[in-house]
Amino acid sequence: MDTTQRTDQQRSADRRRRELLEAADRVVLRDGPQASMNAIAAEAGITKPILYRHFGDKGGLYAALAKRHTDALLDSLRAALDAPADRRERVEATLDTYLTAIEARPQVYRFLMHPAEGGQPGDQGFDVGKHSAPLLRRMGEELAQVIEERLDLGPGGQRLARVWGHGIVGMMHAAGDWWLGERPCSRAELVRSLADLLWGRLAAAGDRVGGPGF
Amino acid sequence: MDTTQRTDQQRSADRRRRELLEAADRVVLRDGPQASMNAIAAEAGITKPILYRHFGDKGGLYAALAKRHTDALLDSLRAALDAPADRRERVEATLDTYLTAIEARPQVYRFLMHPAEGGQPGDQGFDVGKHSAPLLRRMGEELAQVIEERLDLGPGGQRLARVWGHGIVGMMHAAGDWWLGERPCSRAELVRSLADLLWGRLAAAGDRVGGPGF
DNA sequence: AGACTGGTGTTACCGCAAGTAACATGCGCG
DNA sequence: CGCGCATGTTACTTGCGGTAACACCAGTCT
Repeated sequence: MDTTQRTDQQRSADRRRRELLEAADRVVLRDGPQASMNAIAAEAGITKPILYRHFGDKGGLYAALAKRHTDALLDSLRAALDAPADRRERVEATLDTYLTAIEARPQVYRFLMHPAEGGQPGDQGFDVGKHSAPLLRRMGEELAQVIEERLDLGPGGQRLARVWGHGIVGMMHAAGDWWLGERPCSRAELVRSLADLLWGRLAAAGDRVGGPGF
Repeated sequence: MDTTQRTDQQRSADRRRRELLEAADRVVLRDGPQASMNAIAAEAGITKPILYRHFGDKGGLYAALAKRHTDALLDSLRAALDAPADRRERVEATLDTYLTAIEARPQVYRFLMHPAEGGQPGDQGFDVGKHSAPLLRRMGEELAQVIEERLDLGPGGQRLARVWGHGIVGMMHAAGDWWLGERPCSRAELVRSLADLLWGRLAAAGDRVGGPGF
């Protein structure tokens, strides 16, 4: 009966939601992760309660916002990971894609990685550990799946793939974070160094003169 | 002249400071990173302004608190890294030390890794990127130094060592964070899997049947 | 002794941000 | 027309970081 009506309303609601998210995006891009709800509402040309009606609370808005960027980044990474090239080249392309992304929009990156969620609603502490860095977790799981699908790791390969997925993502993240702050070398060199690490150069390196090696 | 006096005062101030830090420690251990200054002051049996006199602001308190734990953890890691054993054993021991530490006190770990600092003093945004996760940075630099000291990496070895230091620390961190949340395997297995990754098993693994490998 | 200094402690307040009523308004529909 | 119903508002509460302003209690200097 009211199917069309409901659809219309829902459509308009979705449109509003998207507009609000874009406004929030602009504010986050400008102010970083500590953007206030008031600022976002003002940027959207409305007032706070509307935001709360759409997203529940600040965490909801942040989650919706993060999902957009996370999905976009994951798409890029998937593309690099699936390109027709040999393993090493694909690993390097994926690393480069990630680093290029965080380099292009550090504010967004900061928002995704360090949401700085306080959580002072009365007595309820935040769900520690679950909500911390969803992007890292998703990337880790995704990479784990690719590894497990494509590589023959023998018995226990599934668990191994998950460990590696999260480990590699963490390596990429930490190195990228540090690199973004200090810029100690070019992006290409960073990519090559990390790939070398993954390719076992740590184990292959010789000891230095004068003592047992690391 | 007033050397002894100043010393006395300083000593008592230091004692107070330590007491306050211990109280803060207890609160953080109980409430996680979002512990409030009021709660910490109450736990210490005093009121807020004293905390501010001692530590300046919340960031100061957090920094002092983080330094304690960071130093302690780094000492453990250094010990594991310097043990008399071959390279692989030492890497595994270091990984295991880290994982044991975060397993023993996850609240402290959360506090160190995700301080959740907002920074709303007026117009000034937070120093993004510099203050984010000092522990990770310090661990990365430290490991880089060890690598550079002990391994012969040829030309450009210093930059390579720094990249690897931060990358390995990030790998350890992300894998540990994920493992702490999901407990997908034993600690020993995680350690072995990560060491395998560093030892180049990713590059050495064979492709799976039916397509080009990862 | 009495004024001075300096650290310890307090209460009471400001500013700000999250989140929430409670009230207003425009629109389709019987 | 009145009835829902979503959209929007103002005005408020709560809680936190941070800061005066004032009170107390030691030693010190003259």
